[in-house]
Amino acid sequence: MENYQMFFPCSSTGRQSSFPISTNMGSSNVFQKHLGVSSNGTFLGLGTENLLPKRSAEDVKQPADDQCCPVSSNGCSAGEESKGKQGKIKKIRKPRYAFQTRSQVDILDDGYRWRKYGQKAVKNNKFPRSYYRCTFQDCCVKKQVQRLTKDEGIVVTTYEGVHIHPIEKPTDNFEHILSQMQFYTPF
DNA sequence: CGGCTTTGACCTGCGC
DNA sequence: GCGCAGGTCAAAGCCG
Repeated sequence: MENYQMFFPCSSTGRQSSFPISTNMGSSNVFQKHLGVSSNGTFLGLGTENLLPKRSAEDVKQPADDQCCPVSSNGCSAGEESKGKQGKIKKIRKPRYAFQTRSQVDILDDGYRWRKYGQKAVKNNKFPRSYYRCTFQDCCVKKQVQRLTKDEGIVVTTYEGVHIHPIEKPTDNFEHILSQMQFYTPF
């Protein structure tokens, strides 16, 4: 896996970050909804991951407009419904957005409430990957948290889906970090 | 007691 | 077809 593209190559010294938000994120709104920056972490990077390419185009035909997030009325994509057990509904995965943050803690406080539902050991990584789901009713946004083997100080947070509700506990630090970030579109 | 974490089992997709 | 790895489920246990 790990086929998402990290637009921010990890740079612990980097003051400036590239940020292709205007095109690849679908909209800046998505960014605002998904940015996972902790109150005690340093934002290092962002990437997007479309898990679709590995499947045939016929399998998961999606209009370009839909690439942002095939969200149904309750915020969940159709693909989530099958749970992979019935096998009738083809799974359409939402695009993922990966963030790198330099942080001592794995759990990044991004203002939303998350419930851990799994943890897996990852190949070639001595740190396990943790799986979280948003606990808000009908909001099925997921995120994965993984620490890099190469640089133990870096935590990669991968978001999947769009929150259908406001942040539950906005943090001043979050706003502060946002205000200090610099963006530009490299394309 | 309710919500959360832990953890082993299970399912699915993919590469060989 | 088989094995591996990723992703999810769900029971059990923990904690406030």
